[in-house]
Amino acid sequence: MPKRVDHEERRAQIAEALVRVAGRRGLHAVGMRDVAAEAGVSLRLVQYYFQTKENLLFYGLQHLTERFTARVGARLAAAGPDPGPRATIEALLLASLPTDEEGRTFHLLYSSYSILSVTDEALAAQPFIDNPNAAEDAVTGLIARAQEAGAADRGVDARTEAISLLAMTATMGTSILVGQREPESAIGVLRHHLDRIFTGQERDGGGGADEESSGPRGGGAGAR
Amino acid sequence: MPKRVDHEERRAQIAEALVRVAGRRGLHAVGMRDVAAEAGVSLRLVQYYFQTKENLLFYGLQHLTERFTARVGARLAAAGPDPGPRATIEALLLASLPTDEEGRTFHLLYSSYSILSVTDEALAAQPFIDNPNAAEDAVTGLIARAQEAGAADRGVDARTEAISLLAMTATMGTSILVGQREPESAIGVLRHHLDRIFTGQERDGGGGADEESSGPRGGGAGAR
DNA sequence: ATGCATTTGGTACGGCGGTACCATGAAGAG
DNA sequence: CTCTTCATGGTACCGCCGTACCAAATGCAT
Repeated sequence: MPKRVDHEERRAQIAEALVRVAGRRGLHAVGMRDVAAEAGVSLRLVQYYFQTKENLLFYGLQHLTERFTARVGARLAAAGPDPGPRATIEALLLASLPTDEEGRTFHLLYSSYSILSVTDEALAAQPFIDNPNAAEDAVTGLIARAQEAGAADRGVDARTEAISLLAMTATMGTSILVGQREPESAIGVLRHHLDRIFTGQERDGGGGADEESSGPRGGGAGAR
Repeated sequence: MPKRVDHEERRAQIAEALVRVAGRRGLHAVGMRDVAAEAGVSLRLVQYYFQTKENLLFYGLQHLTERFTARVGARLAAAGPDPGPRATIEALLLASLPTDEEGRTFHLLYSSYSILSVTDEALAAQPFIDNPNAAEDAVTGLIARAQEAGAADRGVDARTEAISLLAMTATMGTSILVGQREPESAIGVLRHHLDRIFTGQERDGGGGADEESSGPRGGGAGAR
């Protein structure tokens, strides 16, 4: 036989190509031939490893999730060892914003898959629907822990705030994507709410990050 | 000539069909033949009134906007004559949630168009991008007015809260669409934030708002 | 009535996209 | 060495979709 190949690795490579081309031209516009060309393989190969386009899309979503998880992990690691609840939440939220090319792709494709799943029950049945729930639970737990430690306002409802933070992040991400809002504006809004939820007492030593209290609408009245 | 027909009316009828079928099968899956069948006309007719599919989609978006505006207006009217800022905002937000079939269609299609506009510059150039900005300005103004009247906490930044409310509404709408969240949950979160922003009192609060109330903050004066 | 512009219908064409089929090269097993 | 099995390539088929073309019915002006 020819050089025995690791199928999983091959699939990942092709899925990567799918993510790239879909991030550029949009998920709706991507075809199997595009993916094959982007991956530098023949159309037949894509068929060989994923029998159908549906399978390819499923795998692409799963791959996307893994990559995003890694992205959040990297941001967390960059926030130092054992970051507090606030830093953890902030890392998660900021990693979800399309502030760089990778984030742009993530947000665009996640949103695309979400919208598709509304009218495509095969996609809706995919277990990626649990992901938002997991994030919500995680943030809720982090806020609750901070409350118990006295680092967060005990007067707020942890789950409500978790839902709110994640929801705001998602929509503002789309706003950034369509060019309606600047990333700094979105970050400002999120930090504002984090400041509201978390009382000042917490680590987050001299990172030297600039802080602005509330500066929505980054550029101001500009263009258009 | 054959019975002189009102082109605008015809276009609206066909656009209505587009909205219906797209609301069912998804915007990505709709074809000109589907629209024609749904409208009960021939494919040629759709071509006649909209030369290209692109035109049809543009018109469909515009039509959608008009219908949504009417929906909000109806909700406002149902809220009684001269509703206060909070009732106005609440009507706008709740009208945006997919709590009924009409709302479901609105939210699904708006989201679809938004995502499409990220990778389709022809759509992005369409003036529907101004709509979110208009809503943001409107809500900001309403909050600021309430603040001046003493009906809203002067300690919050009007624009930041407006952005937050609208952003939360949009994402939670999608969550409802995919079956992840119940409408009551979304409404509860929104009401929670409205309660936070709007004090129970109206103008000339005797006891005044408790907690920090920094200096007077003019209407929507953004820092920065 | 004649004619002409408007409205509508049916259908064909070109292209593209997903899937299926056939073929071939490359190793490991015997 | 041969045979089998995996991996890969090329290509053809079928269907759908947007668009274009041909043609007919219709009603107002002359």
